[in-house]
Amino acid sequence: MTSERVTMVAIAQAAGVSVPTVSRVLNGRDGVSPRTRERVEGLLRERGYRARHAQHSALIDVVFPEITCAWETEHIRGIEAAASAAGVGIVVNTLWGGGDATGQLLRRLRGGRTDGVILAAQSGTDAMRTALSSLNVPVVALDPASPVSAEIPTVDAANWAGGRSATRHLLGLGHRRIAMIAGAPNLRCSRTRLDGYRAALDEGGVAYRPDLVEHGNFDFGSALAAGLRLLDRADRPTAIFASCDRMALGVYEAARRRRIPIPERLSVVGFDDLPGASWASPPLTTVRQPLRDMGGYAAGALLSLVRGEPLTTPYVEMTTSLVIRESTAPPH
Amino acid sequence: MTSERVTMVAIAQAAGVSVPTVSRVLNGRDGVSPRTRERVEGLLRERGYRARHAQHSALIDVVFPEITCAWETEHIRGIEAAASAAGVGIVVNTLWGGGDATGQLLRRLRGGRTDGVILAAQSGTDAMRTALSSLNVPVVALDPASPVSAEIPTVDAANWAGGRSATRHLLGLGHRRIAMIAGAPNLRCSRTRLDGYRAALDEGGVAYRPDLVEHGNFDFGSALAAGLRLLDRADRPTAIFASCDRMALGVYEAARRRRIPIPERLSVVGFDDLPGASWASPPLTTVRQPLRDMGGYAAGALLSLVRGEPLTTPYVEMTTSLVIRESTAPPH
DNA sequence: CTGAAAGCGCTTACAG
DNA sequence: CTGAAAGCGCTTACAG
Repeated sequence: MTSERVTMVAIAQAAGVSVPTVSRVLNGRDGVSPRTRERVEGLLRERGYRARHAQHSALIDVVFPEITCAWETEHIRGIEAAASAAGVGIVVNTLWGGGDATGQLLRRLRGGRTDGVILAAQSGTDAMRTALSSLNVPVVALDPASPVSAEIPTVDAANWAGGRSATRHLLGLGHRRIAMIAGAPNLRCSRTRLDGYRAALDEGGVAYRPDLVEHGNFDFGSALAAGLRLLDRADRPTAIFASCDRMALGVYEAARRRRIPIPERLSVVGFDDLPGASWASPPLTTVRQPLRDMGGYAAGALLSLVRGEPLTTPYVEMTTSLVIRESTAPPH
Repeated sequence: MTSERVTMVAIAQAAGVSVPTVSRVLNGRDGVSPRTRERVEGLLRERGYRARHAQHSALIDVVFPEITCAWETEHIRGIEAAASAAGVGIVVNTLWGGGDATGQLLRRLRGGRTDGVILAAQSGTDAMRTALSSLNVPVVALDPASPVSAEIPTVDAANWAGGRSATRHLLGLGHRRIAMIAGAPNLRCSRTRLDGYRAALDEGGVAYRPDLVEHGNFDFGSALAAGLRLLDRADRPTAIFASCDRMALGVYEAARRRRIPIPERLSVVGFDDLPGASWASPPLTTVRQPLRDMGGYAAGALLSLVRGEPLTTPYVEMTTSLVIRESTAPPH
């Protein structure tokens, strides 16, 4: 490793050809005889040639606040598939990981090493967003925590419709005392799902009762605590709609602790349809967000922005759908 | 977007300075007056300057066969944290995603756009591995499916010890009819965990019974089926050790279907300690693999290889540890 | 703190 | 199919 960097001239000399010929081989252009090409390729390998300058990166950056569960994973899968099909790689960044992710990303952008950025969840700090816009870098927001400036194309899920369909399903089964464990109230998706729940209740002629609404943090522990509070009430709800699958699992555990069988004595509905939803016992009825498709769509939109194509739809809301499994049943 | 690429000369002209000055600003070097720096930075932003050549990539590639569950996610988190702390970004690749990931990766490597590669799980096809070695690219294997050539530094988990400690735990609780649902037999980790199970049985003076060993695919469905077969036996086991957490959840579902309560009538132990293990009902007793640390270690090793430092330990096995939760109890 | 000059690694016409 | 030459975008001494 103390050796000098291998350059094209070194390869050319060793192969007894000119530098342009080596360049042609490297870039897979024709106009090189098979024999020459082979010899040069051999040398390239042997000496471990690595280009000094990258010319066009064919890379996009994805930034998450942090990676906590399958939610991010599903997005990554969708983005990776779409990007990879287009021949571009993805760089994944985490804002709260300790390193100076923002600085690195900006440096990469400045250095022309990446072509665009997908900002997932609440991931764009204001500082970062202004930096991005001043750099003229194509940006797409994926499932933003709060409304994003109109200039940034946004991909979202139909949260309102999802919250409504979950609640309608429970209503249709005959439930009347339906509790909800909502997500953090500062996130847009939490509020929207809660609105969907209220709308369904209204339509069903069931009065909205604020005391049946708990707030969690989209995590297991907060939902376990909220579930316990709900199940310990005298007028215990017969169904609980949790604002994400992980919180639904918290409700499962609360029910197990209170020896309340699901779905016989308690119906539970989640939101997301992460892979774990179907691995729960009983398999979880939940509102499916097409996370992977959302990621794929965001990547596609970003890539066309990178190509300089005008964006037709600046805001896309992708359909959610109820997946009925075994955690819901008519009230006992 | 039809505009010409913005070059440094354009910026220099607009700012009324020389090209070297712009270069200094771009690279954050000193020897530029604050006023000049500011003016140049403003222009850089305004015109959306993006470098034509990247010089040093500060990027590493991680390749997985595919991304299926939290297993990959945990590795990614560990790798991302370590890489990010060192100021380098990570590119995540998926081999079975449809796109030509191998080709892209190789192109990126050739183009000098990435500095090294982490091959996770069974992800290195032979073709890829030879290509990598002929390119002289630093490579580290993470949790390889099969023994890797001695030249590639490898990070692994103590699978044997893990399988043994899971089984010893059950033995210690008084179980004698302990079944195992092993992973796919062609994977090294599957065989090693099974060996650990056998070793513990031997030490405990309990005869190994091949009929109590089922083989799954590390997925939910195969474990559900295997669990059902096991639970439908006349001499039903009192405990089942599943070779990964996802398969343990399959056993949970099998037990639910047969109305066998966990842990009262059946103890279950998993392997991995993915986040979902503690979100199961009851929370799952499992063998913890330090997935994140393994990823971090692999990234660190790769980075020092990239720096040209000699590698001290070519093979590292990281400790596994039993995490006792609520899915295990003495047999009834 | 700044720029003219030389240089680097590579690519692009062009000529043969 | 190949190379001499010009050129590109950038960086690196060096001089002031």
